[in-house]
Amino acid sequence: MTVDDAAGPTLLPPTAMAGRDEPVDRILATSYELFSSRGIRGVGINELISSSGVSKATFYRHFPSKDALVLAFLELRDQVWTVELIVAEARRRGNTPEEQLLAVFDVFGDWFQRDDFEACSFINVLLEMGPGHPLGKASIDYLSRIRGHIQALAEEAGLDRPEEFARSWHILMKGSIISATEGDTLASKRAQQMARWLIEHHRGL
Amino acid sequence: MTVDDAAGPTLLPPTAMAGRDEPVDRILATSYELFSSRGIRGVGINELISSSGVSKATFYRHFPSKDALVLAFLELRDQVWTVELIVAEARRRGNTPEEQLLAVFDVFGDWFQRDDFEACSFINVLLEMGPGHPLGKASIDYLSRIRGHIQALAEEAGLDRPEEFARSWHILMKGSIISATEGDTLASKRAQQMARWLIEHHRGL
DNA sequence: GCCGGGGCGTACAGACCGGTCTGCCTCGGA
DNA sequence: TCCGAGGCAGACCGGTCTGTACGCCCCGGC
Repeated sequence: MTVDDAAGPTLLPPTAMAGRDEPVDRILATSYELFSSRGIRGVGINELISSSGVSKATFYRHFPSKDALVLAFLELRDQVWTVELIVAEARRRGNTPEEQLLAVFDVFGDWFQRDDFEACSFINVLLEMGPGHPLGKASIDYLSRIRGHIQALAEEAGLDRPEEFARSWHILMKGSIISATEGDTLASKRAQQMARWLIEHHRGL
Repeated sequence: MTVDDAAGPTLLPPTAMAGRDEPVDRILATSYELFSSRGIRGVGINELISSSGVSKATFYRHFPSKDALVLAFLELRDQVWTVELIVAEARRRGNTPEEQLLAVFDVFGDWFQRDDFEACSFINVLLEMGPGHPLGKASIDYLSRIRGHIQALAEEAGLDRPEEFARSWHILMKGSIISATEGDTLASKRAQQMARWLIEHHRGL
């Protein structure tokens, strides 16, 4: 612990830790970049520390193992991607809760077309490590947090059975992400259309 | 080449090559089992050859590299899983093309509950290697074959815009597989309900 | 002025990776 | 009877992996 506390843990997004240059911040920023685009097993510790300009001893002073860093990365990804890039942006774009729900797929549409589109790290890690591995279980937990955001919006919209709604909605989100990875950049539009039907069938009628 | 030709390549499913005991068959059967459940990078050549009771020299006489074996595995997976386990079984269960389409998710429901449920190898390999890697590109190709089966059923059912229909349908398939990997064994039911709505909107009306 | 924590660089250990190569054995056809 | 193709076993190669250890240096507090 040095100067930086009194504000809790330091899991700030890469853009937001511009002013900071502590080793732990460089490690986290680099892990976000490398793990997001190339997966866990695709990035070794040696490349990670050399990319972040940190010695190996320093790395292992802050993180007891690579898996511990991956856990921190997943937490960071939840903040940067799930919360800020997707949920907050969707809430910004829509005026009503229903519009905000549908705006998720507009955000997806923009995201799919970015050249640094790297799919969903939680799905990647889950499939890479398997649901039995601690990192897979952690990924499942973060995926359920995404469902929690959807469920909250469904409740604000007054939809029926919001938990079931969120599970179905999440199927559309994950399926469209895989399709986008295959190259179908219009997958967001297809998913959005099915999402509209899902909303209709969860309105009180 | 020995006794076994005059019937083309030997990519038979594990169950169907009961009588055969050639090294290449043992290699393929073992690779199917190990790659399906633990991914590509999770299985090394040494384990693979010792599990199939084959020497390393023999392995490399039949396959020039590990990637070549993975390509053969994907082809085998297409036969065993896509064609026989999913498409043929769905066609068996339904009487009309529409019923056969919806039966896909009944088959999924049974498959999700198996204790050896191992998700979709094509999605796994695609996310593990990335869409730019040769194995990722091959996986994309096999995924498009799955869409081809769906599109054929849609055409038999006389649905509108069968190619777009198949793309939307495939989103539901892939999304439900990921959800099942997270532990939601009812994902097939949720996807099936959305699939019903999709059919309704692709009928001539 | 000095002392120590934390940073850096790097060498190293031990395991495993894909892939090559050599030797031995067996079996089937001429 | 002999010969060679093909299978088995395993040593070995260079490289990469995670994780440990050691030495040097800088900078800040006393």
